Formats: sequence, structure tokens, C-alpha cells
Amino acid sequence: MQISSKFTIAIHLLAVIHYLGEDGKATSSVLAGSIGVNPVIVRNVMGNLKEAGLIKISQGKSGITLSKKPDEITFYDVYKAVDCVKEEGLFHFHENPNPECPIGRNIHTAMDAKLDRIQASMEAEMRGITLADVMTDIQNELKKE
Amino acid sequence: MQISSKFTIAIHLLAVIHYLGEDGKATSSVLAGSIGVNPVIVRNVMGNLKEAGLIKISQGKSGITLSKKPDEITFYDVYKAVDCVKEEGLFHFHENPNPECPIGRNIHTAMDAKLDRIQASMEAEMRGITLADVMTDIQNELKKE
DNA sequence: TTTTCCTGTAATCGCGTATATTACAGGCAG
DNA sequence: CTGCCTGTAATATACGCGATTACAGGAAAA
Repeated sequence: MQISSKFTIAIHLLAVIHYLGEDGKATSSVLAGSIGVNPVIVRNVMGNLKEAGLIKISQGKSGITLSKKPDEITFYDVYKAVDCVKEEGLFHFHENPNPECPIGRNIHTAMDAKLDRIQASMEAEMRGITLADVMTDIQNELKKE
Repeated sequence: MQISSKFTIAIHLLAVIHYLGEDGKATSSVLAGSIGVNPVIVRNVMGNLKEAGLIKISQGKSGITLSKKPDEITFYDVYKAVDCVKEEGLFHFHENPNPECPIGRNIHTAMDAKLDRIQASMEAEMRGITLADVMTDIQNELKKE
């Protein structure tokens, strides 16, 4: 099991948009070229990011730009925007525990809060990492070249 | 995307085994009945838990027992035992970023450590929760009935 | 030792989800 | 107006999860 690549695609997307800057020629085809996936996937992810208010899209001979500064865009924002993990939560609970069994009819109550805590801890870590951190690391790599 | 129910099945399994106790008639069929899944799934999960040294299995007219005390079995132990999340990590990275693009050829380096940190934070939380915590909550629920 | 039940495991099936791909309608910029 | 781009639907393919059947082998109990 893995979290859909839509998440890393979205971060990559934002990084390229920021790198190209205001006047940049960021289109779904250009972005798809850098990321190595189909342009339609990029357009879908772009749609998610737009709904979440992270980017601005203009049509025609366009130009896609960030709506916020890189240090205001957290991994959590992106993760929520692309909706990789559904409402039911990160953990798939087996659905038919036996209510005739003392464990079966209480296992859900006993575990739900604990699973939520685990997921919350992951999401908290995500709130502490921003697009700016990624850009810094990329620029450090580029200097080495 | 969700983490396979093998994880919650495994916890449920351990809870029933502990509840039935040493002389308990815990077999894959009995366990499957409480959990509400196919016995073969239970046997596979049992195999994982056995490899990880969490339970002892004897064949014939059997009896499955815990190898450790409930407060020595953490969620992390179980999660690792059932191998829900593969070696490549929790996040699925898009596989073909373009090396001709300055972002494309550095995005992996820039993100890997960050993704690991997120996963590590989740796993750390898991180390702090044990089977004993689950048993306590279940017993509290049973008292209410 | 024989019987009986249980585990271990392979093979197959159905289903849902991820990603790719094609196609086309609609919108904005030049 | 024209050309390029986005938005989105429809479809195809691949893969993983869980269900199910089937059977070989082993250990306990008689």
C-alpha cells in the first residue's frame, strides 16, 4: 500500500511553477514533461490545487502562478488538496467484526481513537514542511552542479 | 488509498487470543468468526505474527498463545509484522521525473528525507501504543454492558 | 498408531483503484 | 477570429486486496 503519487506530483508541480516564476510558460504539457506523467493527470492535480487556493490558472496562452508564497504552502495543504487519503482515514478497518463476540463488538471503539492519533501525528509533521524547504534543497543541489 | 486491513485484523487477532487465554480454543476458524473475514486471511496474518515472534502456533487440536505480554506488543511491532507498507516507503513517488529539467533531476533528493521524516513520525506514534492499551479499553466497554 | 483436526500454501477469481490515453467542448489571449 | 490551453468524460490497462477452494503435512488426542 502506498499513498498515491498525486501527492509528490503536486509538490513537483508547485516547485516548477515557482521556479519558472511569474512570466513562466507553465502549461500542463510543460509540467507533464518535467514530471514524466500524462498531461491529463497534471490538469487534474492542477484542478485540485486551484480549488484549494494554492495556484491561479489562466487559460489561453497561459501562465500558472502560485497564490501564496512558498513558505506559506505546507505539505499538509497539498496533501489535503489532492485528497490522497479519504475521509474514512488512513487505516482500512475490517468491516464485519462479529457483534456476538465480546472483542468483536468493542474492537472498533477501542481502536478508533488510537488510529486517529497515529494519523494525526503524521499530519502534524506535514504541517511543519513547506514548499520553501523543497526549493532551498533544490537550489543547494543546483549550486553543486 | 488506505493501509491494508491486515493491520487491524492482526490487532483484533491478538486481542482475541489474549482474551481466550492460555487454554483458549483459538483456531483460525474461531478467530475468523470473530473478525468477520476468511480463515485463510487469518492464517496468513498468523504466519506473519509468528515470524515476528509475537505468537506461538501449535498444530493439531491447537491453541495459539501470545509470546509476549500485551504491554510488550506495540502497534509498530504488528505493523512491521504484517508488512502493510512496503520497503519503498509510505509515499509513492512518480517514477520518471525528467533529468533534463533542473527541478526534475533534483526533486527526489530534495524530498526523500522529508517524506521519511513524515513516515518516521507516524511510526514513532505507533511505538507508543500497545495491545495492553486496547485490552484496557475493551474491558472498560465490557464493564459498561 | 490411528484418527482427527488444524495449519501452511498455492491457485484462482472478482473487485476496486491508480495511471495512461484519447477525444472533444469551452475559454482566454493575441 | 485563431490558436493554444484548460476542463472533463470515457475508456483501457495494470495491479493489489481480499475471498474462496483445494489439498498436503503435522501435531495432538484417543
